Amino acid sequence: MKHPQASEIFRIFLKGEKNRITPERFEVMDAALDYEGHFGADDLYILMKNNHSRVSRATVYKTLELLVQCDLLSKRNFGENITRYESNYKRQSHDHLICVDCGRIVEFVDQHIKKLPEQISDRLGFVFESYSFNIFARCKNPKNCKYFKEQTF
Amino acid sequence: MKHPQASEIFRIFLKGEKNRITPERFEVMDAALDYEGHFGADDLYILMKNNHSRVSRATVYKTLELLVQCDLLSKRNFGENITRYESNYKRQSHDHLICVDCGRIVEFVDQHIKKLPEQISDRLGFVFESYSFNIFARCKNPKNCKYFKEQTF
DNA sequence: ATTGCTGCAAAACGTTTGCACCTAT
DNA sequence: ATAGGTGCAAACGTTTTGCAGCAAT
Repeated sequence: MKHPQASEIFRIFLKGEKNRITPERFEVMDAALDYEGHFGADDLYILMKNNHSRVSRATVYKTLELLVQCDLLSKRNFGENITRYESNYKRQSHDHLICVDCGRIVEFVDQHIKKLPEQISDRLGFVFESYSFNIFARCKNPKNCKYFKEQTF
Repeated sequence: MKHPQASEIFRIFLKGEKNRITPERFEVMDAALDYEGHFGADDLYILMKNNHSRVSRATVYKTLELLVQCDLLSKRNFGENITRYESNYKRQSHDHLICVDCGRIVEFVDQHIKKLPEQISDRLGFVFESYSFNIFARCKNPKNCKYFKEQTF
């Protein structure tokens, strides 16, 4: 068991929802929490396959949704019609800037944004759930585009 | 020609990019600008087909991208892995709140958001291009969910 | 004459589903 | 015992592509 604390969170969530506790689900959880950066469900499936896991694609897809429900992962979409996931575990919330030239994703935290979604939801007569804020931009220094690594500021 | 001003914008864009001026492209443009609210490429294709247009699916998909490039349309993604489009023509920029219960999309304008993307891009060493800001929330009064119509505030 | 665009059908892509078997409860 | 999960392959919905013929330049 690679992530004992997260396992406990997942276990409690599963019991609460009358979902069963299976080894496959914890295998997916471990792989997802170990993944550096943002990943598609299929990326994770391929990675696990390469590591000789026998968990099926269907189980990977379904388990990732469960991990989002219990907030161990967040679900992202950077405008490419692919669902991406990212570990939430022991990380602060943040938003993303995507370079339209090279696809690099830069994570950032901005205090001004944090309160807005809740205020706006309330103003419009809604109860806030979640939000997504993505900026699309170009590197000022285009040669940075070559060294394409995720960063947080 | 239903949209003479927009046609002119599109025509100038096409010439500048060495794209050809074809009747099919203007047919797609007219249908897209007439569409109320947000639509997927296939929605527009089906609508045009029902109106006895002979424009092909491939042409609809490709032309919508051209209309985004010349800023007559915006491209949206509300987290469902479907690209949606929306007319920009004679409209002010705005963001979206999506009801997670009924799927209703509410458009809103918030002054605090407007300047942030540019400031943040600059701070991180990027040149701002575009942004997307979506709020996911639930109707406070759930019966509103039945009367499901797009609105702007 | 040349290059780019069109329609069509097929392929691609990420994701979901149906089903028979299996396993946690 | 039973409800629910699993793996597999097939189906799905959206989008892209290859290609032969056509049309704008």
